[in-house]
Amino acid sequence: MNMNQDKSVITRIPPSPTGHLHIGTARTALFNYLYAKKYGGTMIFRSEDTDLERSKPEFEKEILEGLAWLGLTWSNETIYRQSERTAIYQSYLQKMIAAGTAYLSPEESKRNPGEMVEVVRLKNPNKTITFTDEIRGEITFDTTELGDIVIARTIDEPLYHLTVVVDDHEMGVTHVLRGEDHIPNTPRQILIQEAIGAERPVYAHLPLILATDRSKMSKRHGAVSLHEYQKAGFQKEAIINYLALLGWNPGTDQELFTLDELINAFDLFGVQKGGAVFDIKKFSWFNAQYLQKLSLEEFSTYLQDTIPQTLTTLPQYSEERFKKLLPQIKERISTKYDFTELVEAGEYNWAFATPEFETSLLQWKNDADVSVALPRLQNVLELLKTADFFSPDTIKAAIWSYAEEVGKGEVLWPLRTAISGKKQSPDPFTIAFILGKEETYLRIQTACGKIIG
RNA sequence: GGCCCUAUCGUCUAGUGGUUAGGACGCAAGGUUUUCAUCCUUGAAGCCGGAGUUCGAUUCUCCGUAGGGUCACCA
Repeated sequence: MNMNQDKSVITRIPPSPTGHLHIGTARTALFNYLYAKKYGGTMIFRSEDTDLERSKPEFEKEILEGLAWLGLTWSNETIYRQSERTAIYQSYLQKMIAAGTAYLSPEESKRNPGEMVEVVRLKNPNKTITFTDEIRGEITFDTTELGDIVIARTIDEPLYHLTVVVDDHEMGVTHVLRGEDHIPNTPRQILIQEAIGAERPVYAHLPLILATDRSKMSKRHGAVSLHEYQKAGFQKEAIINYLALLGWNPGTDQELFTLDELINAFDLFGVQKGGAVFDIKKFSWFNAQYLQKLSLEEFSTYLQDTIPQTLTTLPQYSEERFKKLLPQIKERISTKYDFTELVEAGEYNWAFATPEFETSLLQWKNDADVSVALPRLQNVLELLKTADFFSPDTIKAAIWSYAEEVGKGEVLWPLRTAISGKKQSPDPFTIAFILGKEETYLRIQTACGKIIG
């Protein structure tokens, strides 16, 4: 007989392939993964597809791919499918019936009204069940009110509670970490465990991920599937980091974690009891942090499939200019969605089209009249003649001392507005660099012409 | 409604029988080479309520209250 302490940790992630990979399922998988990894164990992936009508192979594939994308799978793991294990459940059912812990009950089918079927019911011993939840402590239920629960629709159509208990037992699952919505299921499953003589695993019920109205996060609250966040441009590192901190804390002030750091820091006693509201703003902040770590090349790849037509169809659009613009975009966005929004708002039009603006925009706030901007712009033009447009800094070097002499706002404001046509934009050196010498020249000259009228 | 779970800033959270109740996101103000962004600094913002235990409760106990979960031949 194996004693408890000799067994290595086995956790499991048992999604039902009846929909997309829910963000909550992803977090449950993460916690199971972290716990198993931390204690040198394994996590089992088990597709709970006993409901043949609702289960779809596409969903199973999507869920598996999603978890793999996050890096939460073992490359050589076995994938269990409950639909392929009916013989096992059937033998347990038969043993239970023989032992009298379950019985066949002829009833009218609830699923197909009018049809008579023999459902299998658990013989409820009507007792009090107390189990220890690693996060919440002892929880007690009186199972009397449960009645003789149906554990199989027919002898070869097992139901959830039975399959879970049989599989956890057969697969040697030692730790069940799942959402707290499963707390009421636990006494039923313990009853079945006792009926088949299975050992009780360690239970830990995780706090739920809540929507802003504090109810369980679901489709009606908007995006709930991992795929949607992936599409919006959330990095897997950010997703893992944010999800880990939703309902768990390391006991330190550290907020940024890699997967390996999480494995190291994670433990059940840091897990929260109460549900945690999913805050897209903080999630976005995490994503921005990871976006900053990207190299320009990586960031370029990140944006590749997101560049809208509104940008590429602009008259001066070129990949070269877009590349130069990349650092500006990188420091401003936290998701791909932000980028699209910025572009749609015309935020970067100046880079790819001749700006249109009122002449008065060129007037610095301390100046009485726009006309004083003219000599300054002309001087800048002169200084730029010999300037090197190699980088924003080389452009800055050509103008800086003049700007300091005359007044920074007095020179830089008209320059910046002349070449951007915007009240707000990156600094003029960066803009000039992006536009290139020729275009910068053209725009300043155009601005001078505007002032002259 | 029955059963079960939970309760610190708006949100995620740290924390203790005696603390200026700490951090992060967000928000506000100021600063950082003109505006925007970034960055930095500062600020506003919290112990659900009532009893009890105690010299002293945010912390321990009980009772409320509030919120949530769950009550299938779904998982």
